[in-house]
Amino acid sequence: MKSSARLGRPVNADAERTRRRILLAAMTHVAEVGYSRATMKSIAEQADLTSAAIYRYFPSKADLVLQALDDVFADVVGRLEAAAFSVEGLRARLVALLEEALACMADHPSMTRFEASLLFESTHSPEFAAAVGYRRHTEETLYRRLVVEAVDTGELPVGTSVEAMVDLLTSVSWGLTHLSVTATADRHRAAIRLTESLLAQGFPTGS
Amino acid sequence: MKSSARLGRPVNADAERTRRRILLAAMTHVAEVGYSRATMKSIAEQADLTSAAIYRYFPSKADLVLQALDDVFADVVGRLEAAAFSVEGLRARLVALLEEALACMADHPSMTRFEASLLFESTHSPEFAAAVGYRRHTEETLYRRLVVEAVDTGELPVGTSVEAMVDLLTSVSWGLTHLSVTATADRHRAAIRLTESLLAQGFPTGS
Amino acid sequence: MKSSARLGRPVNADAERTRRRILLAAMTHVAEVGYSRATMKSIAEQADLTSAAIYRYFPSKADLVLQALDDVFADVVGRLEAAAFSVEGLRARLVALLEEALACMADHPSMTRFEASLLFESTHSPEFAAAVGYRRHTEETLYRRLVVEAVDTGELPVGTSVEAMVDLLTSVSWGLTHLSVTATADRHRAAIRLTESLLAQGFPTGS
Amino acid sequence: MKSSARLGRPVNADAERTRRRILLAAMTHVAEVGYSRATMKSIAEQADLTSAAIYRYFPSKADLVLQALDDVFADVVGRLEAAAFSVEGLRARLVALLEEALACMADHPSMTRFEASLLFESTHSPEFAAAVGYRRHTEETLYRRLVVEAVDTGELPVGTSVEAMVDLLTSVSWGLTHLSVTATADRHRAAIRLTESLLAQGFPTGS
DNA sequence: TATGAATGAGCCTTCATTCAT
DNA sequence: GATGAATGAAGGCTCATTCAT
Repeated sequence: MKSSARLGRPVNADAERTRRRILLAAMTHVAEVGYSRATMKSIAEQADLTSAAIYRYFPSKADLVLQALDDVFADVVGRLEAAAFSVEGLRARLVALLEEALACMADHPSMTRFEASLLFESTHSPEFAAAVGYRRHTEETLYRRLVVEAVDTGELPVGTSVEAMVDLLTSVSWGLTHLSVTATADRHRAAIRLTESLLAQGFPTGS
Repeated sequence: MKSSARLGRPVNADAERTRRRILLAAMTHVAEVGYSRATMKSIAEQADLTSAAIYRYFPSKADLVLQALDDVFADVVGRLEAAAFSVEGLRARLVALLEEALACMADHPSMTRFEASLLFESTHSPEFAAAVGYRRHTEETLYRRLVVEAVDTGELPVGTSVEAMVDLLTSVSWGLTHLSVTATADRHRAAIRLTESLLAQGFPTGS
Repeated sequence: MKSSARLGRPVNADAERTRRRILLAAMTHVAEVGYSRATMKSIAEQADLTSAAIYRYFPSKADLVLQALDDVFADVVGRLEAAAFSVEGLRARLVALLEEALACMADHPSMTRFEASLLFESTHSPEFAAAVGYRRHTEETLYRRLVVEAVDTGELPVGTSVEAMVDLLTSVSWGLTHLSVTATADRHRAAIRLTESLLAQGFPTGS
Repeated sequence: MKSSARLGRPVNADAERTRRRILLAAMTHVAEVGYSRATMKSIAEQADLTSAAIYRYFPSKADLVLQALDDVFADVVGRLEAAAFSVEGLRARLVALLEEALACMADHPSMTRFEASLLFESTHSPEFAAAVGYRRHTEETLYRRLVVEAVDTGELPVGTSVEAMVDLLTSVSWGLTHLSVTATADRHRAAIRLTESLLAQGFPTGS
């Protein structure tokens, strides 16, 4: 009854497109107002849909948002990793990583806020703990690789506490993320550059 | 028969005690579940009261939480400032400041999470913007004083961007705060120590 | 232990004074915002008391307000009756009655609104039915006496439906009462005068 | 297969039916217990719904009730106007108007009580002032037209105070309305008839 | 596939009322 | 006689979620 043609899977490319529209809307809206204040209705409106329709694609609000996080995360972590390992030397790698983070933010403006929202929320509600735990784990893994390799190559002194170093990097990453939420893009960039130079040369001295 | 005394102790110490119990409950509960998920009912229960009773002390949820923030903040900022200026030299001051922050957290375990909750929330809802803006401003002012004095004493090179430096410190502070929320106290402490040495001596090198 | 003197009943004339203050406050406040919107707290404040104190004098909000109504009513109905019977002839009596009503309003500005509030409320809630029923009954009795006497003296045709005539007078009274609530005092006065002339001479004609 | 039709009937007659059911329930319930005592829950139950469902149709309790008033009012004022101008002569018109009012009440039994509730409430709460003000204005406009025309045709003496006359009619209308709320339908009818004759021939005399 | 209608749970807030002091 | 503290019962409103169409 349908016109012939359409070889392969004519599967609803439409459906997939809608799915992504919802995902994007969720990300944007949560980034704007935070998870708790975000409503399915608003997300749906931003995706040109009814809230009921969303349930065709995602079983619940939490799930929708979690999948959005996964999507974003998969994209970002890949880029960060690639950037970090495109150069040699711990400091250079950290700088590259930070620069790439900056680039990511430019590409998806609401991404950082969105991530921050969810990670923050995860502290409070168990439903997010798992997914966010994984995300954190992945990020830490990346840092760990950097640190371990640096110890191996002698760039960091033997006996360095990998654990603590990873936490430091995580902390720095978080601090900058938060800054991106509260400060202008310019100030954020400036702070990143300063962090880079701090990592590269230590705290500046006047003498 | 009444001599002139009467100064000092407020008439009704009970009311004040209840007020503080509510404030504490609010802080604890918001720290646990975040502002949006926190309910007056839970706060009241944690303070051994009915939710209606809270309204004898605070006109609204937002107000209650804001006053809790003010209380905590007044306490903390004073301690941080005192600690920072109890020693000389930018690096030493930063170290002292971080150590005192650690001590504060030990004193009020849920404080950090609570503050983080509100500061985060303030990004999304205007009701908190003012109060949190003031808080941020005060923190930045403290950092600015440290930086400016360091430039004056020649500890930091002339031409240092005060703005960027303040942002860096804010960012570091935030990163560590967040870490305290997600990591164990021990790891948090270790990361702080590492940050201190990073500030003091720059990134470690193996050579 | 108390200073001697105070012969007779030193009984709390104070108490009675407080009671009346509360009654007055209730009347005023209910007149302003209506029964449902009136709160014990506001009434108490207007009487320079705590809401809890009111319960020493009145067992409940409904009771308080009802007693206030009784007070007002006893005063007013006496005056109206006296005024009506101070002259002869139905029309003259009605005129006198309306004029006295006008005088009452001048004396207790919020009285009319208060009465209207309660009478209105009585339509909706059974707790007031009894008291208001009594009030209506008394008013109707007054009208009935006027009408019956007028029939007796031949001023009204034999066969006049007393019932209907009483209802008419009640209706006129109500209409004017309501007008006093919605219009200015001047317009109210003008409408009363017109009603008086309508009763006295019938509807005006141009020919 | 679809011909050009499609004009007329709205797409979803169900929704409109529900809307009207809610409106009717609101009118009935408010008429019964007054605006303040009326609850969304009771209205919903009377309309076979959950209270939450009402909010799909009306944004708030005040709005719901106001729309109900508008509906009723639009219907009634049209009928009264048509009735009044279907005959000639002021007295005849007033009689026709009152008769039509009687008919309206028969059609919508709770209408009068409902209107009275709201008009009364409007005295105390500003939210209704606008809508009720408009209603009052419309009613007065109708009366004014009657009076002015009567002056023009010489039916009322030149120099008649239109303002006062309008107030008188408003007052009469209100008195009768209130009577309809407190008395039986029969007594109400009788009082109306008496009012009509009062207007037509002046107060009865025995001589 | 998407919608409109409806629900139920829950939240913040208000208020008459009680009671120990 | 009066207060301050506390309560319990509601009430208006929101929102994630379901379901028939």
